[in-house]
Amino acid sequence: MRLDYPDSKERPMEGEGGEGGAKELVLVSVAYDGPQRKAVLKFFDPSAQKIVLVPDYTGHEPYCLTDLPPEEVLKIGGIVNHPGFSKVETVKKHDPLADRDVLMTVVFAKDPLSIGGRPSGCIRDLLPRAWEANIRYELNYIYDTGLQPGSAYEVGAGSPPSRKVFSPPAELLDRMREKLRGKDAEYVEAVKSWIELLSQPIPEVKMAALDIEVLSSSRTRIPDPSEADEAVASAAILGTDGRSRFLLLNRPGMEPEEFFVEKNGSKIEPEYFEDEAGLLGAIFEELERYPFLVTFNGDNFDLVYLHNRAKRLGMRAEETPITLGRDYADLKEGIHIDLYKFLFNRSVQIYAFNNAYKEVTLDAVGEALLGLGKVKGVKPIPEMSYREIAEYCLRDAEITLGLATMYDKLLLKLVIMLTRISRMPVEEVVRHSVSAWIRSLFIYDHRARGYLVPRPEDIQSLKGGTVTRAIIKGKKYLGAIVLEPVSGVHFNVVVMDFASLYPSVIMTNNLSYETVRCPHQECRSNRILSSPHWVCTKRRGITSLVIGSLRDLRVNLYSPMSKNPSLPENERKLYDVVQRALKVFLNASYGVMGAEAFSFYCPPLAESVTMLGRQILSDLIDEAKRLGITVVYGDTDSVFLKNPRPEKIELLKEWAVKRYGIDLTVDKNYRYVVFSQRKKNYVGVLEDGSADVKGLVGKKSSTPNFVKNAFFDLLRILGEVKDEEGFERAKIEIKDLASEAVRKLKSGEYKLEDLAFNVMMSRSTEAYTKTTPQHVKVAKQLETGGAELRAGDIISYVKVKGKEGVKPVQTSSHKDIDVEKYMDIIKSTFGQVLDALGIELEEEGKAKKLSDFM
DNA sequence: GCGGACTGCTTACCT
DNA sequence: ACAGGTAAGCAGTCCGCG
Repeated sequence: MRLDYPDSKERPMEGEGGEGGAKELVLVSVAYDGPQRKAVLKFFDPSAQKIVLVPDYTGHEPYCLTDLPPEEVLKIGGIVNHPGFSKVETVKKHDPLADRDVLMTVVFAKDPLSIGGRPSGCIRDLLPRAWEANIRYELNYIYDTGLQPGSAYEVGAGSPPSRKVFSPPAELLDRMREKLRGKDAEYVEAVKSWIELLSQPIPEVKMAALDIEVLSSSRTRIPDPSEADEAVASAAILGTDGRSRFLLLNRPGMEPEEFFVEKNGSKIEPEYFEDEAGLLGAIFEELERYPFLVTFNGDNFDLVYLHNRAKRLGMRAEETPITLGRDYADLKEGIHIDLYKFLFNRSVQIYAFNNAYKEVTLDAVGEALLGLGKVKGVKPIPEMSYREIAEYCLRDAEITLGLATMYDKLLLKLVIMLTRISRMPVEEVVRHSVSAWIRSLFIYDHRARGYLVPRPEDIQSLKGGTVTRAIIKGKKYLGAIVLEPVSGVHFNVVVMDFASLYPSVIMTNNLSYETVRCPHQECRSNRILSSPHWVCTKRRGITSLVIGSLRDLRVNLYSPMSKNPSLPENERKLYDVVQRALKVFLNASYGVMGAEAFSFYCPPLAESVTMLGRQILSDLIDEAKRLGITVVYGDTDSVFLKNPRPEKIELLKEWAVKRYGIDLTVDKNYRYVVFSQRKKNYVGVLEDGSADVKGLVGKKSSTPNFVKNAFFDLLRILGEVKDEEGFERAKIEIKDLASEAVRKLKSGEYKLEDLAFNVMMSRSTEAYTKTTPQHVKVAKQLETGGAELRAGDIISYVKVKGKEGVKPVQTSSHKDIDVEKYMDIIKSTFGQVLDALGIELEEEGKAKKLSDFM
């Protein structure tokens, strides 16, 4: 559906026309309509479960800025004669780097590609200096119009969309009112508008999951979607509305079978198509029923294949509902979410899903998050019966739909929340990672204040480099402090940590690219600790303000509210999604400042953050010692306190707020902690007997399963220990555990898969030029055998006797196994815990070599 | 020709 | 295309060794 409005000049005032069916819709995206040369707003209509397209009604044009006066711009022949050139205007902006107002020239164009994006002859390349010329047009449009993606709008036939203003729940406002007392007006306004935006309800969304199969004879090779030279065999489309379809190509020489597969709450029967064009047409028609479509790798496979296959069969591009980008595929009307891209995103993986999955394949993610993997042990599609294809294809769609709907549609809600915070369209959020989200949020804020967005090269040349030296070779500056742990067993250990230390440091020290080493002479004496860097005393830093308000919202509002038992469950769940989304931004906010690719990259800022972090942690340690508390370990923002008196903990909390204005909280209470001499390695047993394991080889994903299982048994034994005496019993049990593992190893009782190391190959085999690690050696063996391997694949191999030393698990047998090597693994894995417990495995004289146990 | 000391590469982890 | 710090194992190199 498409709604058109009269041009901006004659458009009715808000609230005037528009009666006669104004509806409450949610803005989900902004796209660019090439032929119309216009931005198009994509709204979602929850009551009709449809996408409504609204072309631009403001007359907005693409542009970039330059410091050349208009008359000078008009002297550049390449620009005035450029077919896409429109006009020039002047605009006043505030230059944050120089802290002064500047007059800029706006160069308008008829289409975004004329500004930039073509290989040559773009307006931005013809100007000696251009600003804001590398921002995608759709985003520019959002920033200039102040649209809020993810928000509700009143959309009617007569008047342009107007944002619906919500009143947030009273508890939220009450809670924040206290926290905001004494803050400046600018800050209060910022926080209030965030609450208004983030607390809006999320509409119910109808979605479909799509998976297709292709008649490709190779089991190891994925068909090339840009060629699309083999027929589409089937498509499974499962909807959240319970509608389920399985569409199948009937091939010559194969009789249609009658059967059904139970999935998605119904018995799904195959629908046979005699010709492939008919099949594709039916798939497209089905997709158009849904406002949202989820796929797993649809950006690079399913949708691209369907689109190109349709073209190959004689359909025109306009006849498919799909438009292709360079490495993505959009739906013309609906919203496509490629779960592979989103789940591959490191921030999503770590902070939103707590590292629950390691490998991003449909099988691995499905197993990890849903307990449902792909159908195993399959033949190539052409050799399968129709029923087998159905089982296989429908399972993939089932997993995809499951991922999109699990935990009460957490994934989609998270996408919408990230959309709201980043100010990006839903599709852009899914395709980009956290640095693009933060960039978008920052640029939105610059536009709203009339700030010129600085050029990255200007930030760098003005702010210069770093003054500290990193410990790790090749890094740019010094990072955090990690204390040497006091090895041994410590009972009653309290772990305290600072709430969001780095974002808090950024907030409380007014750190921002324009305030660190600001241009004012009089600020130069305001040094950051004993460094040569200084920070501005005259202006509020823009990133400090943005990150600070997000931090306050998470720490003071959404985290506590998500755990508030007096609230209804659905409200708590919404707040939990908000606090997770905020966490993603906060956790990356410091890191991006030190990332060269980030548009606001500022090394002195990143360095100042860790510098202040180090100072704060070492002051905390000093203060704890002054209070007579023994600190047994600490890392970056945490301290492990041995048996502290409760009143001392309170004193530390008070100290942190008074001295640094940063909240220090109790994170964990361990019944006991076991430290070896290694940093970032320990086992902590909580009051309930469950164990936290950090860093140890026994929990690494690459460690063979038989070692991991034995290690978990070890942890279970440790969990039983209540006091010092308990350890004596535990030590004996652990020794027995180790000898039993060795016995089973020697007698060949472990399955080969349990002996396998599982190591991720982070690039393709030929990209390893300096050394050939063991997993790459194995990968090359597999490739010789015909396998196609890609970066990101997990290689499973066993250690064998002989020159090569390693072999793929699939082609090995027990007699090849190098038992001695595996003994070493057991020894070192257990050794990490045992040496801290005073069980010496290799002490001379006492003759307690591990082999002596067996 | 081989082994030990060393450095560098690679992966997986912690905050 | 968020950061730096740490552990572990192996690959590769150098050097001594009559």
